[in-house]
Amino acid sequence: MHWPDQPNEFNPFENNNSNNGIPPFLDGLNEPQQQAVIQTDGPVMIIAGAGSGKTRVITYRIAYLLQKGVDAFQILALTFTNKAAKEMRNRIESVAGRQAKNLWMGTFHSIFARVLRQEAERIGYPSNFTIYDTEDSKSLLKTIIKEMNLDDKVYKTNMVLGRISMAKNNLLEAHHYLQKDDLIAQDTAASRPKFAEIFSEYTKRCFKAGAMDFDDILLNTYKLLNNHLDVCNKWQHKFKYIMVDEYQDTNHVQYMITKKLAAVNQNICVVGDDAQSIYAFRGANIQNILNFERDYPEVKIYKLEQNYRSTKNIVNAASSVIKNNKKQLEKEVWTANDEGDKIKLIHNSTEGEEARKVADYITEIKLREHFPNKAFAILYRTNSQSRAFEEALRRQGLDYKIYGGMSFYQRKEVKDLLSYLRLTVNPTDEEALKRVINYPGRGIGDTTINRLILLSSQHGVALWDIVKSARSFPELSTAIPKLENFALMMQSFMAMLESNNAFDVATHVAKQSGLLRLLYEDKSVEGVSRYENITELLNGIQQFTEDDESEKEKTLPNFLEEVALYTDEEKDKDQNRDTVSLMTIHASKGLEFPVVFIVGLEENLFPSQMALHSRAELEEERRLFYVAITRAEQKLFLNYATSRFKYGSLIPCEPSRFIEEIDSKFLDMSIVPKKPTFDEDFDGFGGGNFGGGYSGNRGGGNYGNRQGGNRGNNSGDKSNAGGYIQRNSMGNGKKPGDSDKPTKPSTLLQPKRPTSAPLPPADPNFVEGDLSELKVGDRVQHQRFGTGTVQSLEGNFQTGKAVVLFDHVGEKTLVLKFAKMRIL
DNA sequence: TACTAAGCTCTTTTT
DNA sequence: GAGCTTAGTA
Repeated sequence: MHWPDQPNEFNPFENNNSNNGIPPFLDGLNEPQQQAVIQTDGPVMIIAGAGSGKTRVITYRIAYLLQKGVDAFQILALTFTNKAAKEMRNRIESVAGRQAKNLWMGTFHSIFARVLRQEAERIGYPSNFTIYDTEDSKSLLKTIIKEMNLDDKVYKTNMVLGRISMAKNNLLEAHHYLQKDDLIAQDTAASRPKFAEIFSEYTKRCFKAGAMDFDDILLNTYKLLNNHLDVCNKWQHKFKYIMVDEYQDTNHVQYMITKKLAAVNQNICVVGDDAQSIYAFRGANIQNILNFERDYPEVKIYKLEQNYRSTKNIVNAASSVIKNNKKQLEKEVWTANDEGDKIKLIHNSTEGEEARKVADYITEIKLREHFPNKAFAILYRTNSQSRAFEEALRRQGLDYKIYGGMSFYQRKEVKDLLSYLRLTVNPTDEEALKRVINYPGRGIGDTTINRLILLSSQHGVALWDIVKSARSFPELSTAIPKLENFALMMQSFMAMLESNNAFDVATHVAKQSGLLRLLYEDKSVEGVSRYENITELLNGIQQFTEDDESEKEKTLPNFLEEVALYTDEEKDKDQNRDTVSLMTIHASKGLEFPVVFIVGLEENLFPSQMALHSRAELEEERRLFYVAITRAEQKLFLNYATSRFKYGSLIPCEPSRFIEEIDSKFLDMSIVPKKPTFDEDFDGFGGGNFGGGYSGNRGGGNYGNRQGGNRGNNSGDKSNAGGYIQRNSMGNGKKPGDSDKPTKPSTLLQPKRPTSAPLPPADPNFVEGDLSELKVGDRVQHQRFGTGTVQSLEGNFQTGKAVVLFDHVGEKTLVLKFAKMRIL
């Protein structure tokens, strides 16, 4: 048990005497690790099993290079996530000290965005180019699809963006795509013949807006290196040593970029594990790791197979799952650690019970073993699963922290201010302009905006160019003075950029745009929190401005770049809190916890329903599961609920096939399934006739669709308005082990989506009462939900909320101002 | 043009 | 549940 003590890092500079080629500071490493560290020249591939000290090896390798006298700024270390980059930087700093600051270390996106800023002009971009996040990209696509008069049911933004992304990750640009008859034919066959045109228009619009999306950062880097020999040469010589972490997760562009950069010095070291490749959905190509040998015939390969992290039981159980995958590199992960406890398998009836059970175990283990909260992690497949656990932890008084999910920078109000700032830095940024031009309201409505967009495409200039010379376009009529005012304001912001730091500009913009005042005046609960978020953003900018550590200039453009690419960067003011960690399995990569709960192990949820279509996708899910299992240092709990409540309907689930794939000798089945209890968890409202439903669906909608089956018509289906639930037999009776082929989700059996609305019908004769005197404990009647008791109140009638426990419908939070209720 | 309520759709994972 | 659209009203 290693908690909370941390392994001591050795200082390589304390003792430089080496014996038999291995410097003493590497004494703490095992032999393959040492070999991998000192083999600094030429191509190297390190196959590192889960928990085999991979980060340690990279850290020491870089420290070793520095010790040998290589300049920090000649070393390029690429990671996949910001979390990994940050972790590595910290560890290298603790070994190598201040020099580490000069390393080129970060995610592919952040490093190459930095390169592109320097070289932007070469590819026709301004150096202050904007980085579009997914939301911006989708919004732009939506606009384009609308403009082209295409059916947005056929051309779904998600699908289109996904395909564009896939194309770009494979170096297929829009103009190539337009010329590929076979691809167009394919699209036509799939009844989306206009895809290539959308792609092309999207590319043009981004370029015109001086904007790159995430994929463009990589694509443009590749184009830059490929088309400009001198530039390529410069960077090739600059980076004498290149290291790529999580190589199995690189996609084709990333592969091509690293190959290009390493072409001169050939000092490239990639570290990865095919068994942990979990990003295929975004184009990761496991072939990259499998092909490394072919690309570099003289490659030296080191295998790290000893797991230091987990117990024998955990390592072996994980291997028993992953061995079901067909495609893998030969490798035997083993550990010298103790046998350890068996993996506890816990069956629950419902989501709520599952969450409570986890919270109970945490409390119990804390008491027994004196673990802090931060020894525990709860891992799930999708972010939306966190809710039940939050609630259960809160009830037990366990402090927790959710990683991922909606980031601070994606919140509406934060994005609003950021959009002003983006527009200030890059006025051609179309998405930013559309977002802020009428917020706060300036009387520039949809009609005007549509005219602006039309004009901008007619004249082939940016939206902003039309706005700033609104006067020359009489068709803008009454909007002209409003547009001029807006343009003037923006120009005054732009004028500040030259001589002011990020914080000063941002504060000025927040005030002068009227954004701050608008939020300040909104005294509702949400309004206050929005105001606080803006203040917090400004604080963040101030911190950035005052941060002496970073070498970067404290300008607004630099701040915006950080925000665009470091979205998961924690706002670390409460870093020292002792919290239970909640996160997706993807986010947990590279972390370890003494006690891990893997929850929601239900068929169609994990493995995800969407992963069941092909063998490859199922294999990826299996790798994900493998990653999750080996996350645990000592204890592991697998949790599943076989039915979930969503919107009043009971969704029967089956335990995940992965549970079946674990060799049962590693499992502790002693925690017997409890009898189902359906009464306590119900927090939705009824409205469905649950008996009917569609059989064969097997809970196809774990994500909580309103699949209450054939619900009653809207005019008062009183018989089951309370939503009392009977177990029904929606399942198809198939057991996970029944077939060795992926069970296809039974889409064929699925009737068309019910088009029903979820709300129980409102009583047309209902008369609203005065709620100004509402107190906790009052009995109330609601026009939809029937009678209930007030559990808690916050705020006043204008701004407040009430939590009411309805007799038949369960607990609901209601905004008082809009609550159609009367006190009984 | 602005605002609200009701209705409908979507929901894997990340940069 | 959230986000978005639509319809209706001010």
